[in-house]
Amino acid sequence: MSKEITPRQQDYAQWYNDLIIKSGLADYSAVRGCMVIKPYGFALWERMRDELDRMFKDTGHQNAYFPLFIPKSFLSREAAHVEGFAKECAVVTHYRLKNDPGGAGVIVDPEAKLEEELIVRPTSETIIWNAYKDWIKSYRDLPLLINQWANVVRWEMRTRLFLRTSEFLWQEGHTAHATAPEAEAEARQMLAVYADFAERYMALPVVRGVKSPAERFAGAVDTYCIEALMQDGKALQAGTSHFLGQNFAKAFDVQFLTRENKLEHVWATSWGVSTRLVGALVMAHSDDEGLVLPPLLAPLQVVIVPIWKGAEQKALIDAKADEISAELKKAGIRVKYDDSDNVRPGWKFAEYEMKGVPVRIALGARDLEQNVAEVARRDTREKMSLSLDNLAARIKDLLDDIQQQIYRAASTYREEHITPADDFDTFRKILDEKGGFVSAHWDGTAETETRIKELTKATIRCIPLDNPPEEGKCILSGKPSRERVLFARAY
RNA sequence: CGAGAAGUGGCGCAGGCCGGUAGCGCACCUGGUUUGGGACCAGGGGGUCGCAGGUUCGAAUCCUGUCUUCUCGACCA
Repeated sequence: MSKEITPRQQDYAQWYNDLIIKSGLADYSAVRGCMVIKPYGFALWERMRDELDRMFKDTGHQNAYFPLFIPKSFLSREAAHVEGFAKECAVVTHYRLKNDPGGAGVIVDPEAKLEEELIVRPTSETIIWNAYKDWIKSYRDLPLLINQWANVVRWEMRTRLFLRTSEFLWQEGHTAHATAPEAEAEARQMLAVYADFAERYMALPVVRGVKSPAERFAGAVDTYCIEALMQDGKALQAGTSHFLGQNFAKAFDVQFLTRENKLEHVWATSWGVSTRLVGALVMAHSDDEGLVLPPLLAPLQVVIVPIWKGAEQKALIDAKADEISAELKKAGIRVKYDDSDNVRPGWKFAEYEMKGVPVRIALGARDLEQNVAEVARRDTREKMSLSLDNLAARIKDLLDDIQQQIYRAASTYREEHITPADDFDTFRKILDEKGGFVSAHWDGTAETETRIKELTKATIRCIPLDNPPEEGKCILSGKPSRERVLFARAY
């Protein structure tokens, strides 16, 4: 299942791009840097969204919605936050258009200039904290556990479908707590939710870790992350959860009265995952035949393809296919019977493989005679002949097995691509020739981190949470270090 | 914004040096034969060659300008 890892980055990028378009997930749009998520891609995102939303609710969160526009002044309230986001925002300066008297079509009405510009949210901390100020008065109002599903805009210079687009869909959780430990625990809990989702649903093994100061979110005290490895050996940040300390509470003056009647600033977290997860899913499992989707997230889990000659055969096959469909649906399986006659079976086989449908059932006259069906699994491309008796149960087991098999394959690949390095030459060599994570000692300074990035393009992806202490020397500076950190080239 | 490349039916491209009736593959339409791994035959429709100037009897082709897109860097979930 795993693709050769050697393709030069450029080829891999091309392969990825073609796959997204050919499989019908998304396409470029007329607006530079933005994409159109097509129905199939959106169905996949919806599957992810539904599962995540359920997990958020299971951990006590509620959904809400805040405005798309943020007054410019809000962004300047938190110093580090401005630093991090100010440069890449879309700005609304006017609120009206008019017909050009000179006949040049529609123009911006110069009369309609806004007194204060509005920023299209690149993230919602500021507008949300401005609201929280009014919502939080007492320790009884805490914790406040809110999530928002929304779109955000970041004016990226260079974009890639799903991985980095100017507009993207995501969820952002924003919580307020009475104490630092409680907020810290929330940030870690949500990281655990993300990791669980990635591994159980996406079949994507991730490293749970904390970011180095240089990679930290603008305005956070600590940024936790899950890091995944793609098949070309590059790392991808799949989700982040931030402990924000009291930074935003102070910037927006959000205080509450404690049980002891003392006024204190609240402690905050924020956490998010985006449509980038769709890109992660594609890059982690796909092969040269197309997408490979984990059954738990595949919009379509089983497709039934009839093979017939003549109307009499077709009628018999239809009847049997309907019966099987009903049985599978009853077992909670998402199934489609594709008896369209404008393309031939071979075309359908290839098409559904491209789309990553986990299981295909081919049903022909020959099969009916023997009371069997040809069942093919997408991940290994194995075909088997299964009895029509009790087929639903067999398919259910098969889907479970595929889910596990995809995870195992990705896991094996990931384990093989965490490589220790104890000197800089080896470090560089691993990055160039093998790719993946390199586990190495680092002196803890931002200067060394920057220098390594300049020399190798590799960044510190994270300091793993379960990192064992180990005395060593920094790979670049030779200064003492107490633990290894994970480096990689990243998306 | 720096460095490269490309703009020709819906999509992918050829033609360009050497100016002379705009072509190929896929897709589409019609008819027929097909259907167990991306079918075949026959017929058909569709393009002022990115835009603007220039050279010429004549420009997709040569010249000048201009616009757009893509790839690579700086930015980033």
